[in-house]
Amino acid sequence: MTDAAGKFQRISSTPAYQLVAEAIERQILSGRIRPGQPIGTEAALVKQFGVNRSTVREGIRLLEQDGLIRRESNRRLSAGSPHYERLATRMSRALVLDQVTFRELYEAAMVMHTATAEAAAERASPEVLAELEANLAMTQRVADDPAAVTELDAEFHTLIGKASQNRVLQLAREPTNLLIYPTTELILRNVKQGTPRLIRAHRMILDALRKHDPDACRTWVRRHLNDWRKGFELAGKNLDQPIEQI
Amino acid sequence: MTDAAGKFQRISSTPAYQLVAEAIERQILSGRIRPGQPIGTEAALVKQFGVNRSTVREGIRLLEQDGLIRRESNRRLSAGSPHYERLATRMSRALVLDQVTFRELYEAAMVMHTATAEAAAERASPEVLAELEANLAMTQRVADDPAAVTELDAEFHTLIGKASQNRVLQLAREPTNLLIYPTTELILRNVKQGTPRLIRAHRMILDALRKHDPDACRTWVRRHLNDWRKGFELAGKNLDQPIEQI
DNA sequence: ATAGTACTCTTGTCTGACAATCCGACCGCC
DNA sequence: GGCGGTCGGATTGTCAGACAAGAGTACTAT
Repeated sequence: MTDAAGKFQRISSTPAYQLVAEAIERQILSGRIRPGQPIGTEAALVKQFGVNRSTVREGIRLLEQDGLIRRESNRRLSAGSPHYERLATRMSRALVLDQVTFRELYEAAMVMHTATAEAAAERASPEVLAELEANLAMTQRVADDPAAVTELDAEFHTLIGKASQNRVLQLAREPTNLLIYPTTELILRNVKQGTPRLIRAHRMILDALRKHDPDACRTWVRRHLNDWRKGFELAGKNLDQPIEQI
Repeated sequence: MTDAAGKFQRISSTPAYQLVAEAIERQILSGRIRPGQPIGTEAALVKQFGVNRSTVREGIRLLEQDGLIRRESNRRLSAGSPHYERLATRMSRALVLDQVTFRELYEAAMVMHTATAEAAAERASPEVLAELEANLAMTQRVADDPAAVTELDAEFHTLIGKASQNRVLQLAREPTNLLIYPTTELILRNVKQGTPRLIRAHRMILDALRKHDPDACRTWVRRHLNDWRKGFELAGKNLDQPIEQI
């Protein structure tokens, strides 16, 4: 690096298909094209950009994967706002590939879930509370089916995220939700007390939300997650091993 | 929906380029192709999948955007594990499109940054501490250049994430980092005390990390973020307005 | 008014081609 | 032997053009 000639910028010519993608992306992000609004047909884009259709198509594929562009039922292209679920699956995929351990997941979940629950205690709307109540009732009804309980558990926590009315927290939390999900079923199958304790925790959390009591909410979410961790250990797993493929 | 015949699954033939992408994706996610390992040439993929090169290329574009496939300098394709930065930009983009407010961002940042800092206080390695020290020294040196200070501020917080040794928290936090970034410069330009207060906060946080004192760490991160919010209001902005395009 | 039909538009896929560039091999020179 | 220069093959980026399947649309016959 002492070389006086070592100060050139890395040379890189961007391929045309990327330029096409970036151009469309700018239009959408800047709001000139609103979500749901149709993008022109491929032929139209060919004319506008002055490149071949193959090139346009490759550019479109890039955006399609981001969810910035959607195909309507008619297969016509339209702008679409990328929503959390899509991103969450990719985030959790990245975490799995990175061989994140359960301990990291547990620590992060503890932080974000308690914070979300506290926020929810302050702001939960009657509608969300009703949804949570329905979820809990359903959970009690299918208590002897671990798979069903697991799914409802995940929904319960997503509903708390909704109740918090903080979308940043929701998005940050969603991948942990997805990663916790598969282990919950394992635990419920192997740990006898699992389901009743889960239902009791949900009950207490919901009560605390109703009373707008952040402290109680926090306490029970902590217990709920501690149960999850203990159940995980009881099932014979090691906290420091990487989480597996979902 | 009372129609007895309404129980069929939605028919949907997946385009070939998606099938190609999924096939390659499975290979990578299952670990049969390790990150860094080269994918075959386009011609080879054409032979393997029995489709046209255009189709293969469209499939490749899908994965390229995910970071599952990278182009080496030679332009040859190789598997690559998607890393956080790429995801973080997309997450923050989604939040912007969703017109998330500053209040949501602030609340979420407060939760995640304090938690990360606490974890970092417990686990910060000498190497990261040295990096933080270097960052701080550089910040003092360029104190009269808001743009440079802003960039170093973002790096400082990313380094704390690294020090926490919790990759789940890191990923969850990164988008808020990206969104805070552009407003920081605005604040530093408009609020005279901004830079000295920022440097002082970084100094105190770093000291607390060195002493492995989570409480002090938490306190100073809180103050730092409070400064950010106040500066934001002093700059004449409203906390309940949606964050803007980055 | 409704069912059926023909026409057009659009996408998904294919064929074939060419320029630019990168890589490796080869060659001549010191 | 080491070095720089040249050549050919391999690979990607881009293009032109084509066709089938499917969706939408307008028109017609009943």
